[in-house]
Amino acid sequence: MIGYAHEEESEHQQCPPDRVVFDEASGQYICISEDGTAYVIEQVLDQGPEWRAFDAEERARKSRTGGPISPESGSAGVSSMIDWRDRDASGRKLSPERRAEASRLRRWQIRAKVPDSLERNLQQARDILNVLAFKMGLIQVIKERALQIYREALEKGVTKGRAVEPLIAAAIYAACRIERLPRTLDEIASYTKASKKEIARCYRHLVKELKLKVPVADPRDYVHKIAATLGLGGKVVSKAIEIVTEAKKAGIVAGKDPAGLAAAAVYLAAQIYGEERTQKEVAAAAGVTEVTVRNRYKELIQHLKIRPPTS
DNA sequence: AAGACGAAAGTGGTTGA
DNA sequence: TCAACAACTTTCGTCTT
Repeated sequence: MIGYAHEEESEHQQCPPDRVVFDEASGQYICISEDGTAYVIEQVLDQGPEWRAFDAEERARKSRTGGPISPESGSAGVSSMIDWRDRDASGRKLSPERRAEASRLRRWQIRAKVPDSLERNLQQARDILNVLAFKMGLIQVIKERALQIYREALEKGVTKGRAVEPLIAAAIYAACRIERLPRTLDEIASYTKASKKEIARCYRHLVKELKLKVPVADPRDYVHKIAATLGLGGKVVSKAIEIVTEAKKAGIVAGKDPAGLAAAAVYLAAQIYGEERTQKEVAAAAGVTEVTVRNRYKELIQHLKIRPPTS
């Protein structure tokens, strides 16, 4: 788990400004350190609608005294150098504050020119990945996989013309699937500004272009997660997995939402062991509706001849 | 009162001409 | 590109505990 920094002053010192990211959804300024660890350095309490303008993109634009940085715009969109003289446009001498800012901007400008566009894109992607991973509580393996996927995509030019955030979200989704850690698209989308549709498009694109071998989602992977969020024990889990396996043999799985089937299996297994949960609870844990749980449940007891104790 | 059930209409994505 | 289609969701009324 990642700690919250309370000594904002010292934390600000340790965190170079170009490693600070504003996360609009949570209203937090997050510092990403070299090793990818994220710290919340400031919580913006009052998030009025006016904060919309203060998203990461806007910040980046303002910070760099240039146009927005796009992968296509060869040289970072810095169109004018900052004058070395400490005077403003009308020739007046600048206040100390303004002078400090000007020199800061000069420094950034020099720094921004050094890495090539690929590296810069990758760095931006890393930032977004770190923020998302931080919010979602992703483990290191997933982060590495996702970044690996993204880097490959970037190097093969597959990312051309697509926004970084949905691509990263898609890479995370793919990484989760590959590592068999169940995360629905909906879930990932809820952490980003990108729509589910957009992420799905990017995901399909990535899989196709990079020829990623993504295993078919297995309902059994979802069982653990659902059971865990409902606080159900190992007995229920293994029973649910047994049920899912049976369902596969019976051939009632094809084309169905694996999360829905897993939910129904957990629901049934919990009933069998007298640790009953409502359909509503199970459905929420699985990210499907009660109706789907009901339908799968009905199919299960119909085809598998497993019955809950009618008590 | 809360949960379970099921019907009916709506939604977004896939498929095949 | 469009229409048909399957799976899932939303909504809502009814039954059960």
